[in-house]
Amino acid sequence: MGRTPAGETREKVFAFVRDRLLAGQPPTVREVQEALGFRAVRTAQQHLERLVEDGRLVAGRHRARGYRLPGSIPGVRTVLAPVLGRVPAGALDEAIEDPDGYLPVDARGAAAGDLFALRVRGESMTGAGILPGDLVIVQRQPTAANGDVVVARVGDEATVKTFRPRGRRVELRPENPAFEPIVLDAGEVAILGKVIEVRRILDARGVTG
Amino acid sequence: MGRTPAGETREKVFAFVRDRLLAGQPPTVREVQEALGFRAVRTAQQHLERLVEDGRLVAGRHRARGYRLPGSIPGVRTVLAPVLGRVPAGALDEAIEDPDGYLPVDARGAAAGDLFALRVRGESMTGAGILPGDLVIVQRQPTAANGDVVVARVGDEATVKTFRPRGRRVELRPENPAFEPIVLDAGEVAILGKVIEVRRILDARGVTG
DNA sequence: TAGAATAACATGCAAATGTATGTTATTGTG
DNA sequence: CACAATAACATACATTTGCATGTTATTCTA
Repeated sequence: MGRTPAGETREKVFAFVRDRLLAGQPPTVREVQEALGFRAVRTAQQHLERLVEDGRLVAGRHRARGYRLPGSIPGVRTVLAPVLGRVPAGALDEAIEDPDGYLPVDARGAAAGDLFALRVRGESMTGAGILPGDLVIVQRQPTAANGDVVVARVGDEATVKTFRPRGRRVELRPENPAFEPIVLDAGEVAILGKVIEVRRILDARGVTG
Repeated sequence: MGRTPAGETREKVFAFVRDRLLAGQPPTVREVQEALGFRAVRTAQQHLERLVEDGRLVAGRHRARGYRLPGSIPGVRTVLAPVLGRVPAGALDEAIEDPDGYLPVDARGAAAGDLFALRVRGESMTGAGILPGDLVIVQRQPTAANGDVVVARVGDEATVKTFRPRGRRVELRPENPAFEPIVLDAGEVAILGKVIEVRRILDARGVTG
């Protein structure tokens, strides 16, 4: 029975499990066994037990594919936010079902279904460092606070602007002097959500999907 | 046996499964049953079968927690990139051991250890939409191509600039007319990596307004 | 170097979980 | 209205999968 140096194999086990968990595909003990080339289930099992002891994994007892990353360690709870190609007139949920891809996002308390992403078109927000082609990650909510960058639907189109309430009316303000603010009755504007993050992918890696 | 209007329940089933999948926690058939309040496993099972028929879900046969969203998800390979508070004179690896936090990144072929993140200081890259406080995600590599945005170490300090080779010398060009390009001998500059993504976190999450 | 800890092996059992069989009531449609 | 489709129920069965028992060899350490 071969034996590798102390701790070396366990790192590989952890890396494998972590990658699978981050990809949303929790592995079984036997999948760990196979991936690492163990001939006994027990070996994989023991490594997993140790990782739990060390606090690097959390086990759900008797639960199929029950290993999790402990929320406390990196403080990161990753969810996949769907990238919407367009925002249709109807309900958002329809667009979410047929996304262009997904982005890993640190949810930080937001429910998985509450997040989506959009690709920015136009230069109306360049003053806020939001360029054409950038991806905005949006938390769905029907209202917003003064100064929030929001995604709003005006008529048939979704637009990214700064939200400024003006009494009974609403100002959607571009952050670019070349563009004019949009002022509408509150009833004419539907707030789809608040932009919580902006991303720009420089490399030719694009959006997974 | 109550019966709900056609298709109504199935939407709820789908929403539940989708949210669980996006959160990285695939549900079992019985978890779907319980969540929707069905008294029979078969009911949840049938809804899932229909969703697969409709192409809205993909099933892994006889696989525990085997339902997936079609297509895109398996392609996403998320890794956690450490956020480095500072870039020390020595090896990067030491700083990576003690990060300020982690960011979920779609690796897209990059090995997990090849990625790290840095918080941008200064306004030298605002012309490229990289603002102070932004996070840059960096792929470690010792060289770069003309025009790449790189993280380079000059003396004791790490800096984000556009990379311009100038024969035997190297120009590190800020994207802001208020700053002067840095031109150095190639030996005086160490390329730490290439910026593949820029992120800006706008808001404390989970709280409306 | 002896003893403890570690890594790995082989195998079996029980709980979790996907899947199938059969039935009843409601809804929608020609 | 008759009939097909749909939604839901009850239950049984087979596979997957977590977990346990017992053993051997290698590495680490006092």
